[in-house]
Amino acid sequence: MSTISDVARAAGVSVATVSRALRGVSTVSSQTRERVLKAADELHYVASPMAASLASGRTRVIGLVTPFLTRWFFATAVSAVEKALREFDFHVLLIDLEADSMLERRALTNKMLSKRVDGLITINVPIRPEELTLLERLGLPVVAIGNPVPGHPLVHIDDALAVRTGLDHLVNLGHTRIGYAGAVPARAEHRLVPRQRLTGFRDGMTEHGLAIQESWVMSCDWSAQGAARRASELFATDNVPTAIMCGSDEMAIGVMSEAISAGLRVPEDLSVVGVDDYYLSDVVRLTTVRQDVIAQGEAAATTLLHTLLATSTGSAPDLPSGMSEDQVLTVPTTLVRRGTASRIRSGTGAPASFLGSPTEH
Amino acid sequence: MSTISDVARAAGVSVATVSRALRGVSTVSSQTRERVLKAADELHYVASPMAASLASGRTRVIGLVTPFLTRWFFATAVSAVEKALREFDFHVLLIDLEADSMLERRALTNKMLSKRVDGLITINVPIRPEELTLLERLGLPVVAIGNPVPGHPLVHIDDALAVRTGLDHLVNLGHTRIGYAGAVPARAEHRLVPRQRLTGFRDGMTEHGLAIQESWVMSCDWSAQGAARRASELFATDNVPTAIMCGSDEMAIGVMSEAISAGLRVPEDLSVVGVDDYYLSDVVRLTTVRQDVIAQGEAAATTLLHTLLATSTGSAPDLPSGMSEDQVLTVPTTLVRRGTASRIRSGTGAPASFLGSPTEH
DNA sequence: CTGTTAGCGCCTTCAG
DNA sequence: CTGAAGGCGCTAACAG
Repeated sequence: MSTISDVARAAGVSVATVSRALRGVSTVSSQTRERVLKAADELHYVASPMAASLASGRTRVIGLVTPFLTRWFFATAVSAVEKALREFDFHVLLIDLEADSMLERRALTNKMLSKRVDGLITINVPIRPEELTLLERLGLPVVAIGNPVPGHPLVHIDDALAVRTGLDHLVNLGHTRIGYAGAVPARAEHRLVPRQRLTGFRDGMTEHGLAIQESWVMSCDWSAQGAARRASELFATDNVPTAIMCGSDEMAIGVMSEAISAGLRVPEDLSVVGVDDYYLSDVVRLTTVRQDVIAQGEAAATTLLHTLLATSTGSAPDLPSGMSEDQVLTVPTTLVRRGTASRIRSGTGAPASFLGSPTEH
Repeated sequence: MSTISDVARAAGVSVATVSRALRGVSTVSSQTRERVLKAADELHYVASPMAASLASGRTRVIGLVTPFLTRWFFATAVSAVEKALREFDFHVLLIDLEADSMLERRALTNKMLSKRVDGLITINVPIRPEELTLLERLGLPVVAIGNPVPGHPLVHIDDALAVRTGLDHLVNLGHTRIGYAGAVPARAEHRLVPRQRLTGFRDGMTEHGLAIQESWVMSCDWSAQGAARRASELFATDNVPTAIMCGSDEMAIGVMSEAISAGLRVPEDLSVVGVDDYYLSDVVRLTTVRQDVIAQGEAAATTLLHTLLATSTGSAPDLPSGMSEDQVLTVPTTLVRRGTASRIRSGTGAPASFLGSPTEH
């Protein structure tokens, strides 16, 4: 492990010059820079991030806070953030809150943040009051994805609109008996995303002049398994909707599975629409309202880097286009029509299918 | 941000004593320890990891190398490793190689490892010769999951056996016309897992005295989409197997989807078995050979911590039970019967279903 | 059991 | 444009 003074000696300059040359700051004559670069390369020299942090007071590490890592949305967002940060030589410290169900999770602590990260990105985590106090005391820049963190920039989609878009599609197709999967237990209502998506459904139904059957509004833990369980109960009754709008694609897949098990054909007997464009949704031909998770991760990273690097010399990225004065960026969503929603009509000869017909009618 | 000397002053002791008390090393009288702890607490003191690293030469950071983060297997493994390391106050530095297809990926570089991590865990990454040289020069302890890294401990499953287990099940059910999804293009054959799973299929078929139809051995990129595409081509021919063994559950889901689209009933017309026990597999009632990804992640973390902490005073974890002298731990796999495989028989009145019947026959 | 004293490797003034 | 020197906050001998 060579150190900066090894390089200085090899290049015949001082350590200060090596430091400057390698970081490209201040002015260094191009000849000496060349010599330094060459020496560093030959010695396989890499500056110690720890020593650099200690001396500079900046760690170039961002804490990435997520309730789970194993679900598609979160893994995709983490991946996008990590990639965006890397381009600016920042690194990710994973902070997995290990939410089980939607209620329990570990808390953010002083110990995991203090002197460790320059900033924080949260992915759909409802921050608790005491955690907010902590962030304030630490003076950490924070950017939230999805669930907002009061007083900090937010990157999200319009969740109510997303569901509304899917619902409108079903209504246009002629459906009036429409259910919803994705309400949450009352105790989980601090989670904004499920709540807003449900709001989109309720408001939309009302505006379309359609009655909401409360027995068709299924609440669960937002997993495919949970939705499947509730759908299974619904299909066992003699009062079944002709369409189900789902708060997420994973839940939609759970609903479809149980529909088929119950002998219903999708989409002939039951139309299903989700939200997300989950990575298996095209394979199962699920009609959905797409959200761009990667764009959200990148925007959050860029926003944070912008504030972090604003004071420093040189290249701070611009704020992502669309980030408003009030610190909110709403990424658009779009309807993606595949096979699982269709116009209501009487029996056809089409084979029952989990997937829905390849094209919609 | 209080420092160690703030605490020392507040507690009326030296910084060395604070350091000792807080780390629980050496001997400190319980009364002074109490005073130190109290002072530290009141000052919200947390030791700077950077300063500690610089002084001790250890970072307590493990590089976690993965080809993707967005796929279930990898996200699950990362999560398990992170959790296991955290218990010993170690942290994860994410190194996402961003493999696209199975061929291209970023390389491991000196810069991302040097002076930054105490060790490395790789998740299914075939290491290149020059990378191996780098690891050697750095003297980094490495533990591999899945795809081995020559000369380092390995935690994996018996991939050939896993497929063999699924295949045996199909054969027991009476199938003889069996296809396979999950071969890979020749250029991707440095990936050991796909290769060994295919080997399990070929050897198993041979030992059962069954003929392998090469047109039924489908190679793809190991995604659900890729498998779906190949299956779709197969189902368009007039020579279709009665069962398809799949190298992964995600591929199995792709295969099932296309089967249904092609008008085949699962499992009545086509039995499907996968490997993994993917998190949606129970929802779609996929019969599969389960592997315990979390156990593998934990075992890899424990193995690495064991060697890392072996010299230091105090609590190094034991090697995971089953880790052999030759540094290989093979985690067992088990058949999980759900609905998508069934005994061959002539037409029943059962409804066509993506999911397969709830119970097998 | 506790205090003193060197660094760890780098960044950052401040001079020149 | 370059060099010298003082920390950054902590750990790790070494004394006592």
